[in-house]
Amino acid sequence: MSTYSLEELRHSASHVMAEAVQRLFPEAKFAIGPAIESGFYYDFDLPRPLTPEDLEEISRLMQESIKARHPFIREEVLRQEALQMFADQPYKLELIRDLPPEETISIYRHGDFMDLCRGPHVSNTGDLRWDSFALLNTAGAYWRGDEKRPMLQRVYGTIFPSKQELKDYLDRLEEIQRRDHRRLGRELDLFSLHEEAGPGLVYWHPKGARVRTIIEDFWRMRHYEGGYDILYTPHIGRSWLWETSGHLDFYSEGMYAPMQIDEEQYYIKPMNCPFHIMIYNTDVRSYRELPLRWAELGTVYRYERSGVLHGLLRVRGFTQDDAHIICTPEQIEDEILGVLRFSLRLWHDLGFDNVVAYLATRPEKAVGEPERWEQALVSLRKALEIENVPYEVDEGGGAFYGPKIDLKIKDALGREWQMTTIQFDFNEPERFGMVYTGPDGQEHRPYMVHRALLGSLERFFGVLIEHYAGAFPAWFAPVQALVIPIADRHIEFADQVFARLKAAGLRVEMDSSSDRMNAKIRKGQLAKIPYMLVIGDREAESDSVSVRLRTNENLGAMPVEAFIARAVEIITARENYRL
RNA sequence: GCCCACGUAGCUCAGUAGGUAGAGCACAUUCUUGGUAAGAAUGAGGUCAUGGGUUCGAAUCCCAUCGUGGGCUCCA
Repeated sequence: MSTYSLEELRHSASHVMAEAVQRLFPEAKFAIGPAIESGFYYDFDLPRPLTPEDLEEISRLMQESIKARHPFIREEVLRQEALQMFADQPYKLELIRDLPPEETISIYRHGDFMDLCRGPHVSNTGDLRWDSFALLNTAGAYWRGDEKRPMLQRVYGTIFPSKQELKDYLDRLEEIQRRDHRRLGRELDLFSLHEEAGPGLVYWHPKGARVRTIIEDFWRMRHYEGGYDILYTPHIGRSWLWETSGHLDFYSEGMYAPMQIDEEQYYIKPMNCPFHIMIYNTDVRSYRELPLRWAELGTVYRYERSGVLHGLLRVRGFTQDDAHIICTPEQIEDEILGVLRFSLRLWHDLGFDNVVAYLATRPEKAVGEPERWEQALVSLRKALEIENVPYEVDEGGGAFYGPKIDLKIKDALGREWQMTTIQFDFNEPERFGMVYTGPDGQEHRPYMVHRALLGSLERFFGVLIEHYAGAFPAWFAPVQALVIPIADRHIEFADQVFARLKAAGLRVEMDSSSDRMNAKIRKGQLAKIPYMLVIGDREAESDSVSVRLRTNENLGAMPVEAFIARAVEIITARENYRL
């Protein structure tokens, strides 16, 4: 079999799918049908919504087309001809009209189907394998992604060179479902959301909250070590604050309606920065006290459109691990490098070592002097290069108020999640009149950098759950050890063991129910508790526990003290993979 | 917000000619005291998302609302 790129395979499959749809709905209007990272799709304008049965029928027709081995035939046509050929296809006409005048217009035919297409394609439909594609789902999609334009029906599918590769892909989709944080959040009793109490608002259950407090404590410790101070600020602020910051002008659609207190309008905060600036401005500042690094686990509320809410990953109330670094121009390179290192180390400790960066530069419309932008950009770029972080440049992708680096981390399944952002702000220091006195005795405008490393604790927790599939490293597992007495007569010794583990600082639970040992182990396994400690006659006699790991590994009996020593060592080292 | 689908016990789900709801798991009680992933019996538990409508009668049909899920410029 000849070798085609996935792109060719997928794009060809999308044509074959369109052909099938045309046979099913002769009146269908066709929009676009590109190959994408995970497969392909095609957008159609159809007389009625597609059903799952339609997908089956489309699949069947596609198989027919593949078996018929229709050759793909390329033709180049003049613009006028193209306009005539697609006279009854309004979307195609729009595409043709938007093509630059010098562009060669090509069409591809196979069987009875013809499509405007740049190509390339496989040589005939038989180059696709009938058993290696799958239509996955349908969805609504706006023509050209514009919500003011018609909603089309999109069919997603995928195809691979071989059946096995398709199977691997579908297995991976299943694995993603198994790891879904919403599912694990329920199964492991970590968190919940309540429609009746407000969508997009997270309730942390005892076990989820336990993980959170451990990570927060760790975060605070690291921040103090890293030269940060930690702040607490209010949740609401008078409209003056948001007018001054500019949020009411630029961000009001993300903010909740004001509440009136006395005669004044107050807004719940969508960001922490104005509050930190208020603290900065409580005093005259000298260059001698800079840099200031002020961090806060600040809970903010932002309006997100109902259609985009998704478990912990997209919510309306969340806690940012926010910080603002206020420094002099001379300090920014060191500070940026420091933040980047700090962030990479934090990610490493949490078990994420795969990081890529996106550097966003000055957009057309921007505030702040160009020299400042330049200096900021240089510091960002330099830091990435010193730390050897692979990065892509998003030219003009910065916010109007400053350039930034976003870090995306890859999880255990290789998915990228945008978490960290390190962002200059040339807007708010200006608006709030932030100044410091330099060595020259003059007032200067400091640089201010916003940064959130984990991003939001809610979203981070969602990613964390999926990354570890709920099997958290022992150092932040909500329950580290489960004591399992075999029979009631072992409970007394088990109680002792429980108390000793607890005294050693371990988070331990005991299952003294009347379940059989096997059932207790099963429960421990399902709860993904790192250590299960079985206690029967032999252990009670020898002051030992029989250690079973959640990896199904059975370490056998060891003295209680030996287990404690082992566990404490692994936990205090914050090892992410060894149990 | 928009399109489509969905919303039945804590969870996963069954319940199509519309005739006053069912399973498994979980939970409770009792029996069982068992060596590395489910011992057994009994029991409790639902105004079938909410509000309207059609009907003698609605979980089942229609409408609205709320919520959930898959998506919504990887450009011929």
